[in-house]
Amino acid sequence: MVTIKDVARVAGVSIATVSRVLNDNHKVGDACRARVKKVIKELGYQPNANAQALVSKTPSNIGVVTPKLSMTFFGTLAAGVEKTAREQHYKLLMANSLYETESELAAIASLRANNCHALILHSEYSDEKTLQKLADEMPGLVVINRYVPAIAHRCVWLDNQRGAMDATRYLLQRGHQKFAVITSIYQNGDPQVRLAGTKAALAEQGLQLQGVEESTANIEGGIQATEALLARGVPFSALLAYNDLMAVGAIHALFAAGLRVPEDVSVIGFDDLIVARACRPQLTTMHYPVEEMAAYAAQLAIEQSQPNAEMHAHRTHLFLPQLVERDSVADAPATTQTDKEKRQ
Amino acid sequence: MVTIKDVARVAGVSIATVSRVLNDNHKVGDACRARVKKVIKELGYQPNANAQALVSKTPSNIGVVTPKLSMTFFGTLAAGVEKTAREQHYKLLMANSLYETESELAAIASLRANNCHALILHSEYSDEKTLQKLADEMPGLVVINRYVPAIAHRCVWLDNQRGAMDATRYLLQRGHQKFAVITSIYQNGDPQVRLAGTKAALAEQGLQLQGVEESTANIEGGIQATEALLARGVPFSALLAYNDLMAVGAIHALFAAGLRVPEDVSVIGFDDLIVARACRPQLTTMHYPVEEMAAYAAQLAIEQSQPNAEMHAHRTHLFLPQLVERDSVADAPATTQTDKEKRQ
DNA sequence: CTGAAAGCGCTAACAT
DNA sequence: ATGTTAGCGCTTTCAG
Repeated sequence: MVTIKDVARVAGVSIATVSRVLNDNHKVGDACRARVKKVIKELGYQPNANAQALVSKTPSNIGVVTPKLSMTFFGTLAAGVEKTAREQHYKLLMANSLYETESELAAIASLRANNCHALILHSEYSDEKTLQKLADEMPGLVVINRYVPAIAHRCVWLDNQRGAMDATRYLLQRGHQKFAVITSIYQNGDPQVRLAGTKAALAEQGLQLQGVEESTANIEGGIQATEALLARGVPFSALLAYNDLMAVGAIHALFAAGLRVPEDVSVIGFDDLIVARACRPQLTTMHYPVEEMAAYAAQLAIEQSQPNAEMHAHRTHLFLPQLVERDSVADAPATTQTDKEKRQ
Repeated sequence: MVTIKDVARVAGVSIATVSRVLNDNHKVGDACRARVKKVIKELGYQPNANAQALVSKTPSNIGVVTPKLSMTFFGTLAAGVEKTAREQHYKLLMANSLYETESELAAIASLRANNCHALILHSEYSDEKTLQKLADEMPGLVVINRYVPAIAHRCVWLDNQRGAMDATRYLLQRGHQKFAVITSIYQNGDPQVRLAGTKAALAEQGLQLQGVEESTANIEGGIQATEALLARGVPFSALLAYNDLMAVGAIHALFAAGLRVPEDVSVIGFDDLIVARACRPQLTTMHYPVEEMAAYAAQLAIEQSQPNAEMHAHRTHLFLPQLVERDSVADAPATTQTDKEKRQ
């Protein structure tokens, strides 16, 4: 390994000078600087980041802790953080938490030990108290995709309630009257909020949900939940899914049952992952700007991790989902009731 | 920040003793160890990884460089590396190369400076010479998803030729005679190899491809390429796509043109990403064991990065894709020709 | 403008 | 079994 000493020796200067051309960039003679730069290049010298971090106390590492990197949503989240990391010349460290509080904490500890003063955390299961404690210890911690009131100014999150309301209102506008929801079996956090949003939007029109089914938040879960809805004979022309994966499952189940999407039932998703464009019909869904949010969160984390960072305790960072119209929603079909009325 | 000195002071021992209980775990008295551990816990002491890495020269960092983390394939790749990183108590550093040779190199340099002696690289555009040079400098570098003969023992790759042949033979077995291919416009690396595999399998039966269209390797590209095939009037009952994304696009385009999948044309993909299960019909495809391969590559990189690592220059690391039968392939429909023959 | 020297937090001989 | 000490590679005063 070629060190600063080697460069200094070859260039015939002291290590301090080398260090100066590496950093300061002023207070070094031109001739000297040129020579040093040349040697650096010749030797292929790379400053040792550990040594730098050790002494200069201002390490430029940013960490991400997400449940599972192989899921598109989290990969995209990581990509967003990576974007600002690259722009700011930060190094990106990663760890999966595997959906467990314990490994989540372990991952955070590990990243902290590695000088990640800035850290983006996607936590689903740690309780608010733990999070708050963590945040107190670590000014550069920001929580993404979750709102924790006690540390509101360090939360970058999405207005799920609003998103669900928008989706529901859109369906309402298209003439739908009979709604069903398939949601995550894990009813805390956004599944709950989204469900509430749908109910609220329905209530505005004096309507109620015809049925709700819970299952795992993936394609299989979407299939199961939809089959359950059908088996129970719940009448619905509009189906709101907790996320795109479940929506895709719903479409599969619906077609399997001889129902057409969107002619017989309209389906709407949430997230706008690639699967939304893969299924047929392509899914109308609420776009979740994850990558953008993650990039923003990284920015915030970096700022907050600076020793002189300002505290804006009185504000939070809320993003809005947006409807993406594709092909899984149509106007409500004439309902059974309407048919009867017509016949009369 | 609480350092080893603080712990030593509070525990009333020397820093060496603290260091010992942290590492060795032998040659420390029980009472003493217990006390130190207690203090460590009380103070919430975390060893500074930079200082450790600086002195002990055996840093446990592993890096990943991929083009774009937000794509499922790369996210899954990263997840595989993360898995062995976690098992081996390595830290995972990441960088996107954004499909550019320059930023790819920059990313690698950055990770190296950060003590990543083990490094997994997914490189599509860097030439073999560059890669070889890099590999020479860095024993812990392993290339994934690409075969570079000069550094064969550091390549973890997939038998794309075989995969394409298997897919083609499967279609042949199902009675198909007229084949078309949609592939990536970027014809080097696996697209080329897969195309060659298909041609080879066809040649075994004295058959030839009816047509090939190139486009971008995503859903839109799949649509475009398929439309082009249709527009040119290429006759085919079996369509092989470079990857799942293109296959999904093909399915969309086919249905849009009034053709049914798999009744009128069978479609087969490659990769087995989540989109394969999202589309309707679900895609029959060649499973690419990325996560497994990435975990293996990480293992290999760690081994090779050890100073005393054995060199197995005479061997490489080849994985096999496997056919996953779902619903996008059916037996060949009676061909026009057969119809005529029947009529005669 | 440049060099000497003091650490950053930790590990690993070398002492005791 | 435990303490002392010399660095790891680098940045940063402090002198000159």
